[in-house]
Formats: sequence, structure tokens, C-alpha cells
Amino acid sequence: MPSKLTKPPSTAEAADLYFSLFLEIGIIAQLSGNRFQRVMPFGLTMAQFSLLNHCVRLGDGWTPMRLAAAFQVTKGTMTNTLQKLEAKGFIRVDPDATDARSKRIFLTPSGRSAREAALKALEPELAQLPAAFPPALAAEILPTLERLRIWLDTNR
Amino acid sequence: MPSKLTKPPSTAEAADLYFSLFLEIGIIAQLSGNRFQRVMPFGLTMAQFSLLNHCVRLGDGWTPMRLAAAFQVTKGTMTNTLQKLEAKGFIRVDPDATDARSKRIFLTPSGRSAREAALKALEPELAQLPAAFPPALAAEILPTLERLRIWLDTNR
DNA sequence: ACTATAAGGTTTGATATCGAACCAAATGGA
DNA sequence: TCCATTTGGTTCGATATCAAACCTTATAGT
Repeated sequence: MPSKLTKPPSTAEAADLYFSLFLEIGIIAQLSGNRFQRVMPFGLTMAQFSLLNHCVRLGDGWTPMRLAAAFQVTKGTMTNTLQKLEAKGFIRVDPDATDARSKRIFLTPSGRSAREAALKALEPELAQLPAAFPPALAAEILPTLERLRIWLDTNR
Repeated sequence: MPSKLTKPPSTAEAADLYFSLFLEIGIIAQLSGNRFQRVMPFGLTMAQFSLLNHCVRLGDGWTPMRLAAAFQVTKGTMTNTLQKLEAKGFIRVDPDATDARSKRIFLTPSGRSAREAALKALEPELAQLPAAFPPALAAEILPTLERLRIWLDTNR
């Protein structure tokens, strides 16, 4: 193997490493998404729940574009997600007072309680996790993943 | 906040942590998948490329079911992926000699060179990564992610 | 002021994936 | 030997997502 850090792993080795990483991440995303979906009430998808959660934790009144940027999805995808949530009565879409092109997203009371219900439904699932995968591990890798995500975002 | 490790982070805090983790992972999967897709030749998807790559690195002759298990996708999804690859002439599907229900997947020469071409096409993309996200970081979190994936797999 | 360009959202067409239903072949008890 | 169950694969219907085209409103340069 290469001596030390003179040259980090060869290009090919590094590529393999990155592929493995992205593959693993892809699989986890797939598996966790499906699992979440199966226990969620109201036919909430992961994207929909994440949006409700976001509004509760960081406050509502965001524009669709800012939400799309926060979740790193296209505007079209966000339109779809918002339409689904509005149809379920979980959010309210107001016009933006100062920009006629734009809109503002607010949680409805029933959106708030839907999020509560979803959390409750997820609890039993999540309760099994810590034994095999302690929160400390999650906390440990989270910053690294954030770093990767930010790179992917900026170097689009 | 809870004193120390007397009780690991409260259930709610742990849940938040896990949500953040899964959200981050979902975003990375999405972003990286799209990016890969955009530079890949022959209209290869990430799934298709991963399969070619798998066959080169671990040898071919696998059954569809074993491949589905390796990539953690449903049998239906694997059927689809294999059909696409076969249509492109990148794999050959032989009957299994000892089990009439089953099949065996082999790379064709053009499949092998398609994988080479894909690697080449990916190179410039990957070349930019190490500066912002060194391979060592990837190597560091990979085992942890594997652990998480395995849990998700077994506790399906 | 005007016009060109940018920015916020929606719509459209394509596609990868899932879960469930289905078929065919293998396996294992009685 | 036969029937019930399991296992490998395919097909089907639904859906979340993307990219690209489009419309409308804002912004900036002249």
C-alpha cells in the first residue's frame, strides 16, 4: 500500500471508497425511507413528514423556494409535496405580501397534530435502534455527512 | 440537559438526532445519484453501474436474488435493472444449470468496457471531491454506516 | 421609462422504485 | 408418492422524484 500520506490512496482506490460510501448511503436512504413510510399515519411520506417537522422546529412562514433549498429538492418536487400536504389540510399556503410571485407556507393546527401523531407512530420503531446503533454514533458521523452534503450542494 | 450518560439523550433528543441523520443521508443519496446519472454514459443509472461494478469486482455468475439481496432492493426492482442492462447488451442472462427457476448473470465484454467508460466519465467529478472531503473521512464513517444498514436490513 | 434578464412556481413526461399478486419449480413431510 | 409450503422471478399499479419548458412578476441596466 502507499507508504503514508505522501500520496493519499491512489485515484482508483479513492474512487472505490467513494463508490462504496455512496452505495451504502443510497441503500440506507432506501431502506429507512420505506420503513418510515410503512408506519406513518395519514399516508405521510418521509418528505412530507420532514417538512412538517421542519416547520415545527424552525418555525413556519417559509417560501417554497427556501424549503426546496433546505431539503435539496427541485422546485417541482416541492410543489408536489406542498400540494399533497395542503390536500391533507396540514399546511396553509398564503400569498406573499411583498412579492406577488411568491407564497408563504404555514402549519395548520391539524398539521401540527399530524406531526405529533407521526412522531408517536415512529417511536416504537426508533426505540429498537439505540441498542444496535447508539445515538452517539449518529452524532459522531453527522457532521461528516453534513460536510459531504454541503460539498454536493455547492459544487452542483 | 440530562447530566451525562446516566440516561443517554432523552428519547425525544435521540429521535431528533436520528431524524437528522436519515434526512441528511436521504439528501446525499438524492444529490449524488442525480449527479452520477448526469455524467454517466449509455444512460446508465447508479443502480445499473453499481451492478456492473459489482460483477467486475466480485465476479459474475450471481443469481438475481443474490444480487437483490446484495443491493437491498426488491426482486421486482432487480428484474427491471437486469432487463435494462440486458437490453443494452451489457449482461447476459443464462439459465441456472441446477435450478430451473433460477438464472445466472454474466458480464459481456461490452458490459465490461461500459463500466470502464463510466469510471472514466466519473473521474473528473470525483477528482474534485478529495480536496473538500478526503478519502480518510469516507473510510472513517463507512463502517458506522454499514452497521446502520445491517440493522435496517435484519430488523426489516 | 423600457427592455432584457433573473427568479418564484407550476406543469409535463419520463423513470426507478416499492409492495403485492402471480406463476413455476423445488423441497420436505406424511 | 403426493400435497403443502417455500423459493426464484416477473408483472402490475402506484408514486416520488427529476429535468425541462413554461408563465408570471420582479430587478437592473441603459
